Amino acid sequence: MARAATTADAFNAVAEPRRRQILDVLSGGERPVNDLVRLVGLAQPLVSKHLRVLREVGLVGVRDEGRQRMYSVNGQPLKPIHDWVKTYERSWSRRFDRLDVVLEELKEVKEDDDGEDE
Amino acid sequence: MARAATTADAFNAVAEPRRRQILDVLSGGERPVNDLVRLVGLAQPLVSKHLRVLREVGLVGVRDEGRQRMYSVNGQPLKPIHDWVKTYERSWSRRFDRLDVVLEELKEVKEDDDGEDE
DNA sequence: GAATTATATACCGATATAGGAATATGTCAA
DNA sequence: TTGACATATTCCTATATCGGTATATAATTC
Repeated sequence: MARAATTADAFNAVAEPRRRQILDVLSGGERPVNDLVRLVGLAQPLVSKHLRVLREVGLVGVRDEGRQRMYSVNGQPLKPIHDWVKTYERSWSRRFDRLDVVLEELKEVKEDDDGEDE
Repeated sequence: MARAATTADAFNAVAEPRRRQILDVLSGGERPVNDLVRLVGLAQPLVSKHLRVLREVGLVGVRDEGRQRMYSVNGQPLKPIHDWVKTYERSWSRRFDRLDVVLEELKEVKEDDDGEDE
């Protein structure tokens, strides 16, 4: 065995800076590939390949529009990352200094997020 | 050029499942290497190598204690990941359905996190 | 000092990339 | 149909791993 496949999950897909850059551009709205090529400053085949990886983990969607393919973001697969990282928030956030605030947050999360998804 | 170096940043360091596992164990408190070997079920040299990567991005710290080396977690380098992922929270959180809640959150963040770090 | 324990490093093999160049596929227009 | 444009795929090379085995370093005990 060797290195784990990058296309395996969102963690790996997003570890590549160019792919984060692509997502950042797309977060401003749907874009055809050529826009990304121009905005990210990467060769067209490379952009297509990165988009393939992002598609495979569900981070982007495509829609055919004439001879263009419109790509859009879907952040849902990022939720596991968010959830995992959040458990370490204590390490950097001053918010966790006071217990009462922590409890306040927990209550709030329960109210707003209950039955969120999955 | 080939694949980006894993040791480059927290994004890559954390893309490896075994390393997340190690961090998760350490989040329960300081541990010597052998504990990790046992708990993660990985060969000792592999654990040491993963720890090296984690050390290089600042995600763990070490403390010498006799002939053991006590490792501990430092989540600070995860903050950039948290911040980046958070901008996509809209995609999965029902919390963003109502504008008033969004504004409430923004206000709250400003109060609690102001002048956090860096 | 020798044996033991704890950890780190070096070397190896297999593999999965990232980027580049060339080419294939697909759509529209004249 | 031919040509132009948009995008995807294939083939290639270099490299950075991950896991494994063997070994080196370091501290403790006898």
